[in-house]
Amino acid sequence: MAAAGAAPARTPARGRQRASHSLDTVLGEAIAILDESGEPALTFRALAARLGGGVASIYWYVSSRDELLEKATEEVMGRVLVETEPLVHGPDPIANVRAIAVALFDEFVRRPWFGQFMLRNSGMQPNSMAMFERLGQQLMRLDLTPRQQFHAVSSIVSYVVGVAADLAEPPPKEFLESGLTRSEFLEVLGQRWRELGPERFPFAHHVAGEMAVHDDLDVFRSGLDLLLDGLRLQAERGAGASDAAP
Amino acid sequence: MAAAGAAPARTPARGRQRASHSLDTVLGEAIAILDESGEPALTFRALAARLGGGVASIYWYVSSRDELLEKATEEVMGRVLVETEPLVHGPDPIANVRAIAVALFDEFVRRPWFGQFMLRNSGMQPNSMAMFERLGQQLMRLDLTPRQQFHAVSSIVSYVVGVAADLAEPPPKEFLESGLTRSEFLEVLGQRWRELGPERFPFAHHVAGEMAVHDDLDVFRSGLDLLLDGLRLQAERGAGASDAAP
DNA sequence: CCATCGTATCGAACACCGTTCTACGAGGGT
DNA sequence: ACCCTCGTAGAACGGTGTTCGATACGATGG
Repeated sequence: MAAAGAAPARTPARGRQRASHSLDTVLGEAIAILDESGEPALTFRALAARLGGGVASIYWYVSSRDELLEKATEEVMGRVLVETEPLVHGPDPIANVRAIAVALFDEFVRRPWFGQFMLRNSGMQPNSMAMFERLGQQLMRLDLTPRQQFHAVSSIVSYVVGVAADLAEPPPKEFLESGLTRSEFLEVLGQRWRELGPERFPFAHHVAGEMAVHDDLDVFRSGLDLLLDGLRLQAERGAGASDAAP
Repeated sequence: MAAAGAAPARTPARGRQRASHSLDTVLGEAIAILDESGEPALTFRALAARLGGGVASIYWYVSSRDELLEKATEEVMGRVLVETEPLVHGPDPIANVRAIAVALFDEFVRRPWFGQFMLRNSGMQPNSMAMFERLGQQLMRLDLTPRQQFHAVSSIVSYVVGVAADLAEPPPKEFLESGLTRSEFLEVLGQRWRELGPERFPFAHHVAGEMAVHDDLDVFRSGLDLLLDGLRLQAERGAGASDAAP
């Protein structure tokens, strides 16, 4: 997928001809629109205009908008798989999982639509499956039951995709209208939390400063580490220990 | 919110009159549609038909579809807050967090649209804020820095909402068309994983059986426990320990 | 009892979306 | 030269959220 053959792209220059596409150009332009303007901007009409053709032509390559997004995510996930391949060879499997998860998250941050759609997907396309497999292979090296491994991989993937999808949401319009920078706006929000008062909102009051200066990537990594610390603990206890709460 | 005053509901019976609404009835019927038929089914036309009135009337109470969903989620979150209030008084703060998270997740399972929209939200409505506060107050009882507390609550919320949003997606149409029961379909999927072969897909092969019999609630709880185990570990190390990776 | 005025309801229209139908060009094989 | 398949494309359909202007209701004040 990520390494497909070259495509004819466009008709050469021979007089006035009709537009000529290929699955690769369609996917490429679709991804370009998604990257530039986000998921809602990917309409068949916008894509057709970009391809210099008619709307209905797209349906020759793709049978619905969902399938278009599906193929686009598969394509991107394929690239991530290639990029993260070197990360599986470290000695500590949990460190490897961490590295892969962070890399995946990075891509989600770079392409918000990607994380958004991974969530919508049942996640059973080949490349998503391969990512699941890759994480799972690391966990196979730990002393865990199959059930524990299955649960752990599922949880990690859910966490990564969940946080990414959360971050993918467009910022509140109050921010867009304010014209403030990100950190200025966070400072305003922090101040608002501080003013909530320590009686009824002791926690918000207490962490207002953290809220005001927080970095999304730090928050993500910190939660991921909690998850992986718990996992390490579970592995140290060994596969015999109970999987359920007391 | 959750306990608002009674509404006039509908005009009595005096001849042929025009419909009469109120914010409460609008929200109530909207939630009813969402519960019965899911988020895409909530259209202004469907809602208007249900209210026995015209489409444009709804705009008197709500200025957009997003605001309608926002108010609906606030309403439901208000109810969850009331229901989970008793859970904050246990001796172990982490156990309390667990109980609250599970209750919240239950509501997300009961109302898929609720989790879906919580994700879309910046989560800064009063009742969402109150839920954040409630979880945070528990964590304030642990020996953690404000930053660790802030990160932990954010991660837990992200995890809960993320898994819920994942589960909220409609099942693949292959399942709907198959006419199989859930467990029968899972068995088919498990078999498919098993057949992937242990050479190229050792992990999928290895956990195929777990996949075939897994329960979504178990998977959720198991990941939540990993997260909370990591958190407990962090608290035991004390607030002095480093928050970042070495 | 009537005129007034703000509140609330509603029908019709607009712009846009995904999708489908149908017709029509271009190129290669025979 | 023909045909036949592969792609392209215009126009339309049914649906959506949203807006506009007209209109009715119900309380208020004379």
